[in-house]
Amino acid sequence: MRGVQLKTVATGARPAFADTIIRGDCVAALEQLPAHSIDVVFADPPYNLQLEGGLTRPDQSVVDGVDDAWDQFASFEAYDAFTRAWLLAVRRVLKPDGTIWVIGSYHNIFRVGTMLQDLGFWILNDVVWRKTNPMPNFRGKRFTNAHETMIWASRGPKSRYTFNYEAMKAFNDDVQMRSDWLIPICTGSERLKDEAGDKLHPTQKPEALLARVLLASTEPGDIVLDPFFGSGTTGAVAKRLGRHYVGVEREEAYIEAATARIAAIETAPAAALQLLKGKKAEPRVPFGALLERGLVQAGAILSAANGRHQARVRADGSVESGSHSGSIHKVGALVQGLDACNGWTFWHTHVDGRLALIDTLRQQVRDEMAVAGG
Amino acid sequence: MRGVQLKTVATGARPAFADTIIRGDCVAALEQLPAHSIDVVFADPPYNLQLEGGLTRPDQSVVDGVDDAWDQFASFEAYDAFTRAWLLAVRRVLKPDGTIWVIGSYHNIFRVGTMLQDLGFWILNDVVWRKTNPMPNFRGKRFTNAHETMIWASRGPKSRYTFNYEAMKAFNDDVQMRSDWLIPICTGSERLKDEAGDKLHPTQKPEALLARVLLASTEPGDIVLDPFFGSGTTGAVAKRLGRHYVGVEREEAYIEAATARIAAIETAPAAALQLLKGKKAEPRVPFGALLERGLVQAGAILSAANGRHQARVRADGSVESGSHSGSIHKVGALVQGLDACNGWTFWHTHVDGRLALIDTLRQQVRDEMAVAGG
DNA sequence: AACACTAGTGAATCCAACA
DNA sequence: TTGTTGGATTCACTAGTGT
Repeated sequence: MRGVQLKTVATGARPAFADTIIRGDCVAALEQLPAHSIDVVFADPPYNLQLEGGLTRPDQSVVDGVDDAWDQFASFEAYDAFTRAWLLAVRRVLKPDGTIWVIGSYHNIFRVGTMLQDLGFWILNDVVWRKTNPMPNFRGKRFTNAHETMIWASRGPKSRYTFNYEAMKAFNDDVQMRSDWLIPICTGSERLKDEAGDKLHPTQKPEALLARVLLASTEPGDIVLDPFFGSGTTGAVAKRLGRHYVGVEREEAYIEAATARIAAIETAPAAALQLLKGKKAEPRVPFGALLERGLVQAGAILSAANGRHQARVRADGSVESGSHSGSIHKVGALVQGLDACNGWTFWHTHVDGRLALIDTLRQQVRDEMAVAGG
Repeated sequence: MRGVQLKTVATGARPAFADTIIRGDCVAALEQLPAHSIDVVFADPPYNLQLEGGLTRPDQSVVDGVDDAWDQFASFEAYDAFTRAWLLAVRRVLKPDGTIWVIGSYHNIFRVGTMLQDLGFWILNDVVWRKTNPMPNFRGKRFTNAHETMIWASRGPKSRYTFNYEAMKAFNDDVQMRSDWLIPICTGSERLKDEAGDKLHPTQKPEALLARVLLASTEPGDIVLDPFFGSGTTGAVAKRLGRHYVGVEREEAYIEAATARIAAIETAPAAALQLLKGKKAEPRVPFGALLERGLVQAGAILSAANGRHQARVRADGSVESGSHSGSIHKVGALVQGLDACNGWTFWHTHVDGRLALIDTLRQQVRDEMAVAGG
């Protein structure tokens, strides 16, 4: 099901709203999109910072806090109502197997997380963005606020969501990617500036953060929605990685800047966008195929690595061991007294007097199939 | 079995309930305490894990999940009611300038944080406990759940709470203590065992975690309340650091074990507290971090020193060379026909027309990361 | 004594394709 | 929709045993 949609998108038949920025209020704008049309949502909503009075550094210079009108809410109730409204709007356009990311700080993320759960989303992970270079706590009254939190959730408990496990593992030097990511904040040339040379947007996110998000949870050709598009980091990274984006943004100045920013981005070559896939993505080879190709003979004896278990291959591709019979997996489980067993990585054949794992024979078949397939 | 007797700490009069464990339900037990009598609360409430079915490791061994009755709630509403009740009970006994710590995971921490805000608490920080040795994700479906979250809050926005800024800074090699703490889980001899040699309590917290909490937010002689006392880590660390504790616990077995545990603790001389400093290991830098920082581009060609092998970098941090693909290490091994290869000291990039070992790029990143503590 | 090897385990919301 | 089955999937650390 998913693969069909993916191919459609990849061949150019993508919806008209792909790679556009919709100007307007988040909820109203999302009503223009068809239901179940979005693969992944990345949302960076207002944090509802409650700053009272100005903050100064030890040298009395003024800290440029986030005090924009869009970040002001009268109460927690007002913020909850706002959160509920945009999450419901997003939920409508999200595909059943889609996922959503929301980033926030302790000011708002707990309310967002609660609302996500209340609306039926199923939290998959909370991911901590650890900043290499956070703003210090100038007054020495708290711990340096050195991280932000992202919640990653599927639309519901049974969703079959996309997670590029092998790619993340390779990215992380062959150990599983953890839920804490160390990434610098957005500074220097990456940070968009206005005419006066000041930062254009108060909370521009680093492209590295979005890149990891999209590499983990999308495939090339997927459509990513950002309902608080701002300076367009989501769109820029989506384009660079060969994904499509849809942005919603209220302020014209941000839309203009984001449009110019994204126009300057080049999509990486297709070869570089190939995602590392695990064994699950490889074609299934039944054990019987090994018999058909003569790699295993009917009547041959399979052995466990420790020599404790043996089984005889039957002509139909099943095996038997004592009173047990069935697939290589079933018999492997039975002789060990386990609930399950991967027969491919349990049984060995005798080749030239030595034991060889039958999984290596399967790989031979797969290699032959790859050649035949082109 | 109402409590334990401890030596009087030389800070003057202390209430009768100091250094005792109250048996019973959290809310009912707290009614026995006078209002505004507690300096700091540390709470490790049930996480409301919603586990369905069993989970096995790749070797088919069974994962011992938390399925205790105290962690079962009928719904989010039931969990919220529970949370509200114990937070209100705790709020009554907390001093006006006191603070509260609550630890949790993504299953419950968002609901706890929302309730804290709704009841008038003022969040000071959310602190991430990064585990050095978390349980892996056995099925490869999510990111390794490698952290838990603590919320630190004062009783209200105007509280004049205790934060030992200088002590934390000294603890952290003279840079401000950040909101992400790297601490191992509780294992080995620190982990309490039952008669059968199995873990006594399913969720015993490490003493190092509590030590940092108490050193940051209490003064010697303060009274620390733990409404879910369990195996008594809070009491043990409080005693060792010269603080007083009050515990509430329902299960007699835990009370007995905690009592014995605390009795064996000796309060440390102040000078010894410096020993809590931990050494920082050299941070591990995955290959993907070089892409994130733009030191290597997707599509770039890596070469072996002898020029015999080349590989193309993909956006997800994997590389491909002919029919081989995977991490820099795996592909390095495959192209050489070896079992293993250190990709860092094998592959080179082209920088200004010359070959540069990618290991030197790693060192650049490491230098940037040093401040963030790995 | 030092090292090698095996076995065990930790707050976990952990499968997918097919009949 | 439900049940069956093929077969994919782990990191850091401790403790114990054997050489």
